[in-house]
Amino acid sequence: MYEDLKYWYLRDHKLFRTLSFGQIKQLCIIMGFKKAQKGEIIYFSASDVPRIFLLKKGNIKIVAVDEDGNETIKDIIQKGDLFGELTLEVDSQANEYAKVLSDDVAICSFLLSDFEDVLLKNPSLALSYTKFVGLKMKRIKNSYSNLISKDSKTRLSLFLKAWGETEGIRTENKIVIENYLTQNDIAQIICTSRQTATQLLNEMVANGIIGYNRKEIIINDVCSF
Amino acid sequence: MYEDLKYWYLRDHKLFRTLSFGQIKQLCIIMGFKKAQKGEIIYFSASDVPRIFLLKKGNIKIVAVDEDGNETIKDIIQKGDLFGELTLEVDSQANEYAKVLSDDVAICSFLLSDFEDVLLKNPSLALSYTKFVGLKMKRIKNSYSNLISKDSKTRLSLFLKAWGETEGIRTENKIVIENYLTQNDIAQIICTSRQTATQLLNEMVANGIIGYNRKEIIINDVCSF
DNA sequence: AGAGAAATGTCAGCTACATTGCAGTTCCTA
DNA sequence: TAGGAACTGCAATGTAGCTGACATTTCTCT
Repeated sequence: MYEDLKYWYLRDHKLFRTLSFGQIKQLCIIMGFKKAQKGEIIYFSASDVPRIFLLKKGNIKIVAVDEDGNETIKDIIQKGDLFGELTLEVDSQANEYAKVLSDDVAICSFLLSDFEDVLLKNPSLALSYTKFVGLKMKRIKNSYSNLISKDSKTRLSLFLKAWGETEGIRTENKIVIENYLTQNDIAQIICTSRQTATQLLNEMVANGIIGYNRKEIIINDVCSF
Repeated sequence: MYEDLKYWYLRDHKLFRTLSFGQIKQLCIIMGFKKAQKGEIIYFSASDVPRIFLLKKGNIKIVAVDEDGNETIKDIIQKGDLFGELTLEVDSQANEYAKVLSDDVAICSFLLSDFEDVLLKNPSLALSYTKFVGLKMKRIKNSYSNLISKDSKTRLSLFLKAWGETEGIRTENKIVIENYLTQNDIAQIICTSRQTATQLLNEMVANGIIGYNRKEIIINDVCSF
């Protein structure tokens, strides 16, 4: 792939916008590229060398497998998000992989060690990156406290609202979301059983709050949400 | 207070160990100092200028108040821990304060803006700091997944185990922990009601797994824990 | 087109835990 | 050293949401 294209892939990301042309060049040299199809599984933890990934196109979910073999969704990664060893520290215990949700995805990556070098040479990038990790932490803390204090119905509403804000397309008073998640996925994200999620979704449809099918979710009244 | 003493307060912390004498000097100049007694409340979010704090002595809990006035424990800070605007970003919504748990505490602090300057001049510190924030994030993620998958009994066990490991004094096959938390505090930390926590603790005492009173908690059999 | 695999819908029964309410203890402080 | 506040202990009752079992619909792949 052309250096120029790589350049723009990084340049797009707000994290790297502070960098000069030369600095981005440096990152580009160490950047890898990959495409994958729906359903494909990308192993990244403990697989080979630690990397940081940038999702250029599509959606993936990060799934963790515990000792009993149960799968839990850790994160949903959208276009433009970073994932992988974001903490700059490998943890050997974490048994995680990424599964492609959308039809096809494009992923860039660089080695953790290379990225560290760049950070050392660019203190302002290092600072932005720290804030970026901090932001991630705040998001996690937030969903954590939702989990404690809100019931499953509220959690579903909050999730749909957040999803609509990041990815939904707004028309008039409605938000249309491309639905690449199954009800089981949604259930795992809001930490409830599949059955409960199904029930709550149907309830919301019956109440006219949302429209739902396998392709898209429509939030009807944005204001009341 | 003497510059020398300040120097050692920072020098003790592993985060700052990579810094040269001169660099630590720089941080010392901007460092404030404070003492407080049991029960005292230290406001830090939204109070005045954003700061980062270092707890030198004692224990505090970070408490958040939501819109309904309910208090929830966000974190327990132990000697040597950092707290405050760790993400280097002020969030105005967060309504948090710190309450002193131990008899007395000593707290150092520096302004967020000053700390950013130091980070910009010391890329390797910036890198360590990012890893430090990342570690915090991992801990949060971990308790998050405990909350989902484990029942309250297991959560209590895990909490006591972790507490014993960080602060307990090991003698023979037992671990003695200085108990500065009420049952209500413990309940909030493991996200359950006070009654359930009481019940579980008494159950564990009855089974001989732990010894419990208001002053100390003793974990009897380290191995089986 | 048709079989098999996912995904979705529905229901009864159960369980862990919250809630409420009160009584007994320990601690603080005036 | 008494009296109130905070903490701890116990029991009865209520319920959100999980489990499991099954039917139905929709997708996917020869």
